[in-house]
This record gives sequence, C-alpha cells and structure tokens, in this order.
Amino acid sequence: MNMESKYILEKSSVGTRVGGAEFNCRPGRSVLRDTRVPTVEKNGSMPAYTHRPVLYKFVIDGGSAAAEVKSERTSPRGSGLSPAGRILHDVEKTGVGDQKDTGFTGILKRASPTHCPGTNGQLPGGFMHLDIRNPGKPMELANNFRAAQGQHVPQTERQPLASSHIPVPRSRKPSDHADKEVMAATVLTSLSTSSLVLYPSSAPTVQETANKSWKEVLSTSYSSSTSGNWSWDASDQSVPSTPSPPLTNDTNKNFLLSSQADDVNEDVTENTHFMFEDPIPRKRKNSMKVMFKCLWKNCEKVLSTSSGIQRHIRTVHLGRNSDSDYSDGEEDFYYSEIEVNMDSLTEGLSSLTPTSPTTAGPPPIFPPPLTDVPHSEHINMNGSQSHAPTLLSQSAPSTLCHIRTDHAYQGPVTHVRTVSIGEKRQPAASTHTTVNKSHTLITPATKSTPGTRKPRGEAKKCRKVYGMEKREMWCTACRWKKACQRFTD
DNA sequence: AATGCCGGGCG
DNA sequence: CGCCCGGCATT
Repeated sequence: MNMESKYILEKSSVGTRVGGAEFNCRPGRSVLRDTRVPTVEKNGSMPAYTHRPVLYKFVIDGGSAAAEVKSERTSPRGSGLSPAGRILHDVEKTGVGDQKDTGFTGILKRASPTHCPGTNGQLPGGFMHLDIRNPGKPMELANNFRAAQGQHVPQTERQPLASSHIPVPRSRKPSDHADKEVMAATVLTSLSTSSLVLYPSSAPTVQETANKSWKEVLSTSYSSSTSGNWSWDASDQSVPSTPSPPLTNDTNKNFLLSSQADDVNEDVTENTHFMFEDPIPRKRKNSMKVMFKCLWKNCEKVLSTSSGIQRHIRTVHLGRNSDSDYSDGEEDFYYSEIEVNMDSLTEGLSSLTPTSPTTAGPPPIFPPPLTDVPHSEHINMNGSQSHAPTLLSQSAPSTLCHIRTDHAYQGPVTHVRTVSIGEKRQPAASTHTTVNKSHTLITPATKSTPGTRKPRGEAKKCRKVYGMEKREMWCTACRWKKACQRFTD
C-alpha cells in the first residue's frame, strides 16, 4: 500500500508549489527538499502560511461548493483537507483571480472561516476575497441568525465592522433573500420578544439610534459576505472594547462559522435546534439551584429569580424605569441562568470560571474578562428563551467549542496556541463535556495508557497535511514515524 | 481505516 | 546516529 509510494513521488507537483508549504524546523536536515522547495525559514514549527500575506478567494458558484464547506466544518476527514493547506499557497502564487478549477474547492475548505479569524487577524495586508455567486446560500441564513444573536449588542460594538469593507455591493435578487430572510426572521422572532426588521437591506445603511435592529445587523453581515472584500470580522477584535454587555462577538462568529458551513441550511430552526436544545438531557441535582446571573460586563449580580434579574438589568443597566415592570424582553439577553450547587454556593461565583479556558476565543488580542466569556456564549441562546429549561445553554457551547477547537488546530497560529495550548491542551473530549460548575474535577489526567504515552496532538501532522504521496515533504520525524516536529502541539 | 508515534531494530 | 518499521493507542 505504501511500499511503492515511498520515494516515488511526483516531483513535478512539487515544482508548482510555493515555498510556503515548506517550513523547516530543523535546518541542516532535509537538504533534499530544500533544494527544490523554496524554504521559508520560520521559527520552529510555524507553518509558513500563517506569516505570509495570503490572498484567499472564496468563490462559490453553485450549491455544490457550499456543500464542500460543510464537510469541512464537521470533521477534518476527507482527502480534501490535506492538500488544502498547500493549495492556498498555490493560489497565492498563481494569482487568485483565475482559480476556478475544481481544486479550488480545496481552498474553499481551507480558507473556511474557521481558519480566518486567527490568520486574517495577524496578517497585515492579508486579504480575503469572498465572492459568493450563489445567491442566498449558507452565509445569509447564518447571518440572519447572527443578527438574531447580536441584535442586542450595543451599537458601538458592531458599527465599526459594518460595511466599511464593502467596496462594491454585488447585485442580487432581493426577492430571493427576502423570502429566506423573512422565514428565518420569523423563526427568530419567536425566540425573542424584540423587534425585528425583515427588510433585507444590502446597502450599507447608517442607523439612527437606539435599539439596534436586525436590519442593521443584516445589512452588515450580509454585505460583508457578499461583497468582495471579506474582512471576516477581524474588526470585531479590534473594535475598541465596549461599554456593552458581555455579548462577545465570538458567539456570533462561531455561529456564523457553523451555519455558514451548512450548505443549504434553509432551515434556521435546525440551527436553533442545535443551539437551544440539548439532546442529552441534563439531570439536575437536588442540591442545584437555578440562579440568574447578570452578564453585563463587570456586573456579577446573581439573583434567584428571573424577574429579579430582569429588573436589575432593566434598571441598572438599561436605565429603564425602575417602577415599571414593563419589559421589552431585552433584559433577557443580559442574563443567563446558572445552576448553582447550593453546597458550594458560598464559594461564590468564582466556581463558574472553570468553563472559561475552554471558551477562550481565538484572538487573544484582548482577552475578555474570563468570567464573562463563557457566559456570553450562553447568553444568546439562553436569553432567547429565558424561560426555557436552564442548562441548555451549558451544553450548547459544546458545539461552539467544537468549532473553536477545530480552528485551533487548523491554524497553527502562534497566538492561538499561546492562549489555548496551555490550559486546553488536554483531550478535546473533556472540552466537549459540559463542565459542571459544582465540580472542580475534570482532567482525567489518569488516562488509560499505562505507559506515559504522549497524548496525541490535535494538530494535523505532516502525514495528514501532505499525504502519503508527498511523503518527502514530511518532516523527518514524521517520516520516521516519530513525533512530528513540524506541527507540534 | 487512518493517524500518530513509541519502542526497537539495523547498518 | 540516521533510518525504518511493527504495533498499538487514538481518532
């Protein structure tokens, strides 16, 4: 099976490859390869592509392409993945504009948003071109939902990233979108008491005031995905903080990722489903009590009743009239239900933090308040149906986590690692497992393997990246079936 | 089934 | 050592 393939490699293909693919971590070795492949000396195990100005072009011409993305999202299987990393470079070299061959889907995959945030963020001049020819596909619904998620994010937080990157709004069929969006919106409406605008504006509109409507969000994300220049919310990160509620953009982002990857997810409810419903029913112990925690930044208020917390938010944070019990539902977005173990209640909310490490967002640039992050992930889903079962939110993030995890190992970006590696190194498995606040445990350090076998890294190694056919491109360690030195963990 | 890589063997 | 590979843990 592999005997013959060993050293019989298509050198031809190597030629076309850009040096980006090679990043030796061990100078002095792999001389052979060096001669053929322009090496970009990078420090250690850093794949070069994270350093190079990369030009991504995202072209979707039909539903098929969209489907591709999907598969990428869920699991790193399939052969498409490995070459993808390379193709990226090819693109870069060849000049994006002309890429249209099938291989291109590979790029698509690789360049899928999952990968972007980190990369794009740190690539000065990095530029992602998103050209969606296929009207009304994944992106939109995703965005719709995103809108829902973010509808209460204070204006300050979103505005900057609005349509500033849209040079040329692409023409489209408004009617098409209107339908879908109306549908999506309708669904969403039921999840929230807030107002919402169904108008699929694609033009960068400047809003007037107050309550951020979907309209804006829609136009924002909508256009950003349709226009040529895709900034991938990099701005989100750079947005100069906010006085706002802890609604991290990560949530939106993550969601966007997942949903946009869904090919024809014409069914928003499906998304809401996976977000809101926990297939695995959580059992609540008697000692557990549901509390309501204010998620407003720097506010750790915890009350035992939803009405109480709503009132708190309404009066303290929203500046509403304190007497009035009237609620427009907005408070819902600023608090979440938490389950508190009465036993450890005295220990304070600090016991909630355990989830933080898991959810640390990709861009560590500004580490958000640890305690807030995790909750901000819940808030949306939770808030959307504040009166629904509690711990749902707890499980929902697992999905997000998954995405994030994926991202982490997809883009061996330095900063990403810096942040996550340390704490979340361990099994992705435990990551998925809902962290029960009341328990400090986790970390089944006592893994099965009797001998001290290094836990397998989650990063894709040479073998996977280059594939058997390009074995010569593997790092020596990999070739020797040793621990990969290039894509270390 | 595919991967990742430890433990070992060989020159 | 450099180079390989059996075999097992993981995914």
